[in-house]
Amino acid sequence: MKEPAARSERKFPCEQCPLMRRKVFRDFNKKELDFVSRLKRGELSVDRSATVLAEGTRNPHLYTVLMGWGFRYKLLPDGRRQIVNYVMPGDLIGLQGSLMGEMQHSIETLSPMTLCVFERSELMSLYREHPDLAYDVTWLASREECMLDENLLSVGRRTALERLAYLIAFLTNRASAVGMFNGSAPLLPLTQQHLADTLGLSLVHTNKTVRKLVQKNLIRWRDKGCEVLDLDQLAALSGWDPSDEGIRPFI
Amino acid sequence: MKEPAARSERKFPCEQCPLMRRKVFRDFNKKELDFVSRLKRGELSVDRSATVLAEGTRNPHLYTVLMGWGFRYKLLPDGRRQIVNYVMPGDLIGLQGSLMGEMQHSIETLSPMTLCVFERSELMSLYREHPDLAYDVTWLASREECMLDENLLSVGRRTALERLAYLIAFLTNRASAVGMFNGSAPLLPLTQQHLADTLGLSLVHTNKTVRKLVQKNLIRWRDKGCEVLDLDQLAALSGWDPSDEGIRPFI
DNA sequence: CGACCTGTTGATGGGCGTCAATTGTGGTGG
DNA sequence: CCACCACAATTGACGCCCATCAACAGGTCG
Repeated sequence: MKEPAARSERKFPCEQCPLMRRKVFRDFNKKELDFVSRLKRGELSVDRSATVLAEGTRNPHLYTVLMGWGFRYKLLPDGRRQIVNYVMPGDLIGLQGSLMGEMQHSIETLSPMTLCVFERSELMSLYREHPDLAYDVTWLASREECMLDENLLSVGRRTALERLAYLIAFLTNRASAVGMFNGSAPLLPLTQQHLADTLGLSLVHTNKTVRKLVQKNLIRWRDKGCEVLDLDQLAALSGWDPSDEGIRPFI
Repeated sequence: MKEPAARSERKFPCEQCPLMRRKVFRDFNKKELDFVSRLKRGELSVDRSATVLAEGTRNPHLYTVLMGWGFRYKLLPDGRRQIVNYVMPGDLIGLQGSLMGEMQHSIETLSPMTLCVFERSELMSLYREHPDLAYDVTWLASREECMLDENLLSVGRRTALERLAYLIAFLTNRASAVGMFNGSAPLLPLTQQHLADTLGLSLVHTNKTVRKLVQKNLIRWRDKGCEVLDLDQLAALSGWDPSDEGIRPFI
């Protein structure tokens, strides 16, 4: 695990926030934009395989992901790992730690990532001065809860093949909603170990399940990643309806 | 599934809210109390085994549980059920539906339950007029997320015996924090089918795992319920640290 | 070049699912 | 009052899904 390497220059002033160019994200009005801009402390750029937040620590910051992939996980005392969700551009991370003290999970990157940094202590002023934005923060927390429900349903009640199909469909759906492929073929930057730790399966069995989806021509396995060939059939195979969420907020 | 039977009389004006008597919940000041009191639409009393909220529906209300047990679950198209969490006094339910439209899960009671009813449409005025309370709503959502992370870790990475031990310890811990046993022996009002659907196991295997905990003298199985004999050993067996949460908000 | 990571495949065994039958209990209607 | 049924718990038999162990191939990097 590499240390996050912070850089101080601000490549993305809020007025040119890369997220604002995406249609999925709602617009800010001038006043909100000014406020958020003042809230912003800086940017953080980290490498691939870096730990952004660590379980058991206290971090004075909140982040919004601007670019890159990552995942959120927990460990058992003996080292068994469970990935609970993935993070992508527009996701707010570190909120749990801000509200409840110590972090209860860790976050690691799957690609280089840049994040927008906010001061944890300023969160209350956001609630005081911008109820609309506060509402949005709650909305984001609620959406995360919704995804966790889905993942739990999957791990608890789907077969290995269904689980894998669901996971790939879920990630592809989320990622393309925020324009991570824009046009090119969907490619998820994961190892099979990541899949295994998300699905609650062993690495070996995950591999054998991956092979089955490859043989069905639903995916192709590339250098360190999974190329998605048929999103609809993956969703159908898992019995999942990828309901489109429409416009959504971000901070 | 029985229909919820609504009653209109208000047995618990906010000033005498049964939750306020509990030490775990924080105090309101007068202004907040007045505001919440105006927000309150009434009370809902439902029987055991009633469906309070149903997946796929839209409900104009938000609820805070005042008394009773329940659980939150999702279904696969073919009927497989996954219980994602349990609800107890002080829990805010229906928030997801309020923020995101349709309910993505259902809630059913395990005992008679009384709930405090709020109008969904008033939520925004709470955010505008009482930032502190808005912050608390987010806090509650965040806590739910934290519990889901734990449950996902459990289902994904623990063995059947560890999973069951964790679940029982987790529920006992939560329930005694809100004073559901006050003094008497901890008794969880669940069937083994509920356990199975929470743990991601079959009913038969759940039964055999329950027997193992009974033989270890950690629990005793009663008429439709599980009596907890040794909470500490259950937690230790599952490798879980039941960190005490301290004072917490409610609405 | 050797160490390491990632993917792959085969062999073996155990944990857990499925099927099936039995018991006990409470509720319901004849 | 009792036959009947539904539900919850329990237990045994059987087999499959998936974990574990092991070995190997290819690629990357120091």
